[in-house]
Amino acid sequence: MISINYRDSRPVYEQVCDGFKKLIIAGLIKKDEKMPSVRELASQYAINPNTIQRAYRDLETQGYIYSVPGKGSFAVDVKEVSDKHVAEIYERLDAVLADFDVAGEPRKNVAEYVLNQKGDCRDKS
Amino acid sequence: MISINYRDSRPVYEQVCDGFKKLIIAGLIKKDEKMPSVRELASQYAINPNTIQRAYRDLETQGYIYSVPGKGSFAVDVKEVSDKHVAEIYERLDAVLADFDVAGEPRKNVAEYVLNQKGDCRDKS
Amino acid sequence: MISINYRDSRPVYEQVCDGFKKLIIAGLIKKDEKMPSVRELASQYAINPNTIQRAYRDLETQGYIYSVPGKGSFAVDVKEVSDKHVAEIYERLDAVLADFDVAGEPRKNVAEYVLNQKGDCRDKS
Amino acid sequence: MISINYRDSRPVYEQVCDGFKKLIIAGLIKKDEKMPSVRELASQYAINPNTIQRAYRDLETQGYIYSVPGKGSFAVDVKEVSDKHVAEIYERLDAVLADFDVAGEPRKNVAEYVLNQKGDCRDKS
DNA sequence: GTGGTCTAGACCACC
DNA sequence: GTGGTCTAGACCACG
Repeated sequence: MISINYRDSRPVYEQVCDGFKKLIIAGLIKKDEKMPSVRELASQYAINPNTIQRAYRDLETQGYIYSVPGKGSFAVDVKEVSDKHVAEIYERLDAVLADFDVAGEPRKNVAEYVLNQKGDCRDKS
Repeated sequence: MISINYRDSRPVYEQVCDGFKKLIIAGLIKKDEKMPSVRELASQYAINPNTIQRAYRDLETQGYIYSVPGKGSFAVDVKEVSDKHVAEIYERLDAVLADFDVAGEPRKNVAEYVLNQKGDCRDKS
Repeated sequence: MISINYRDSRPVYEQVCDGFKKLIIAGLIKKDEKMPSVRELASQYAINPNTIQRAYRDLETQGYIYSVPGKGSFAVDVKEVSDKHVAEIYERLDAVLADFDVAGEPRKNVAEYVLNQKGDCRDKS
Repeated sequence: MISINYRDSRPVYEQVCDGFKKLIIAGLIKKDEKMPSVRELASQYAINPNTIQRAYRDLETQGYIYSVPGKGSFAVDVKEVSDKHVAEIYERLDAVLADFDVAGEPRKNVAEYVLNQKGDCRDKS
């Protein structure tokens, strides 16, 4: 369901974390649906359970899931985090736009690109 | 001329490197203009000379400067790197757009934001 | 009668235990009144009977209820536990006050807050 | 400088975290002052470096310190976090007050206690 | 079986 | 030397 790339410079726990963020925001994991258990995920992806747990802990800290010791981890309602999530992406957009400005790329070109570029919906990693 | 933020999670050498990239792309450092010497820069910003050296090495590898042994480092013609640089920013934009798609944010909103947002606040840290 | 929050980090048995403590201290469960049976409570709140049992055991250990084998559990006289219970809360208050001191918050402000804050919002979860 | 109690039910990393929070809030660790290194603290208290790092990571997440890889961890300006910290203590006070209300303890008594109780300024743990 | 904590020891990038 | 990541394996409380 999520993809891990060991050659990526980003730490594994962060890739796991972001992967589930997207699944939750996209509604592919529904409210109160049980997440895979730490051990299950660890064996499935051949990742150490501690690394998975780190990802889950971060997801909980950031409000995407809640964990019940002894029962499992569960997704929160997408509505609770959607706004914050989109705001985070806009912040990343800000950084990109600042660099376009420095490079002298006209906003008009960028806006056009935004409207016409089609996402493949598939990571090429 | 460039700004270093020690609290930033990005390594110092990367901040130095990116800082000069922008100066060169923006045309603030002209073609064949001499870059500050490693020692000069190191003492000015109180940064380890090794760190500056690493930044210069990366700048050379990526084609933004060229070194003449015994004379110093010099900026290349902005035209030589501009296209590649802008292309890199578009790649980062692609990643951001992909996340907007997942989050269900309409491209129309994003494009409007691109046209209206004003990025005057360079580095508010 | 009591509220269980699965998202709470506190274990369920502790929430059950505390819930009944408050009911007994508040006088809502009277002296020698029969407590709900373990099975009854378990099915009503969809909680594992073992968990209820654990809560009842703790309540008995701490002197809030007494069990009569074959008949059930019963609340003790509120007077028997009230003082000890209030003393426990004062101990928790001590810890909070110590932290206020460290933070430099004047006792005067805290005392005012105590008098004016209204705690009508029981469990806003 | 801080005290760790292994018999405490609270995890070690949390005790370390809270200990430094208080030192920073109390002004005993000044702005931009270097924190003990992870390894240093670990050997001093005979705690695994990973556990210390967990505490430092939490301190950074909560905004009490900032870490510079390769250089060390440093305290932020106490002014930046003081308000948030006091607000957290007031929240804990709320919980205590709610329990006092349930127990029927008059707010007047509690307020008097707040004004007259003297903290020993010394943990008895 | 579940999440959570902790230890031990390794490796990496950065300075 | 520093912080940071990851693995391996153990133990605990909870359900």
